[in-house]
Amino acid sequence: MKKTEEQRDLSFDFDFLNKLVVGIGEVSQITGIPTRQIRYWEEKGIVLSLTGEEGKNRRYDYENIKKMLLIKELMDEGYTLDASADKVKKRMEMIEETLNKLQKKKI
Amino acid sequence: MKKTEEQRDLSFDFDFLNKLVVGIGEVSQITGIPTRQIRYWEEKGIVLSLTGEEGKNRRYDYENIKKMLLIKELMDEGYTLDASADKVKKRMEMIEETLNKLQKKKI
DNA sequence: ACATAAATTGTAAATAAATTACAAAAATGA
DNA sequence: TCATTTTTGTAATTTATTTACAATTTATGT
Repeated sequence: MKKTEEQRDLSFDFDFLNKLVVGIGEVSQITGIPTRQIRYWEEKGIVLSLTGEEGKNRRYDYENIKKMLLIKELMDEGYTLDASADKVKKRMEMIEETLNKLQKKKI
Repeated sequence: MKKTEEQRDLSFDFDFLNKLVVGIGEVSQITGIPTRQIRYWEEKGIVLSLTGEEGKNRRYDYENIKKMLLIKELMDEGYTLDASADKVKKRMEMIEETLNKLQKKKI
């Protein structure tokens, strides 16, 4: 019985990540990237936000927050923004794959 | 080699959840609970927010967002707020335990 | 070196969202 | 019913975000 409850609680966490949305201020707090820079990355098409109408506040999902964290890591190592973005795109695909596999197995 | 990268990416997600902070508007969007109600639950001491100084915006961590989701589920089933909060407190402890075990094993 | 273009950061004015505090409404129990 | 507690509404103020334009820094070619 313990087992099934644990399973439920873990798959719940994937549901959680899927529903997750975070404002730009919190993303900045989480990642350490200034809001100005986040907007610039978005302007350049490197990250995407879920903005309803024009003028409304930006919302970022899990995938894009992860992307920013990874890009920041690479830039801290000395890569340019564009180079980092390219590298991250590839890593993201692998992570996505792994996550899907896990989600399917529900563990 | 693929294995170690997957491991890194998954442990990264635990790091992510640990760093996660979300504003009240986004929590409302994620959970479907009105902001007014979230503030009231906090006033009653059922959930906690990480607020720096007085007057600044509330921030909620992963644990408290999970708590709200669980409470809402129970209330939708007909339990009162207090009864739901009690039940959830117990379930939370188990989830926490499970999460810690997983985090330790890095899988 | 120099000029030009491109990339990045700063900031003011306007808009959106959150806070607090007080009050109104609903529920609970004697 | 009446009194008490719980829950929701909302106005005024404060905080945070958006956009747009400008300033600065960095790259590129001559």
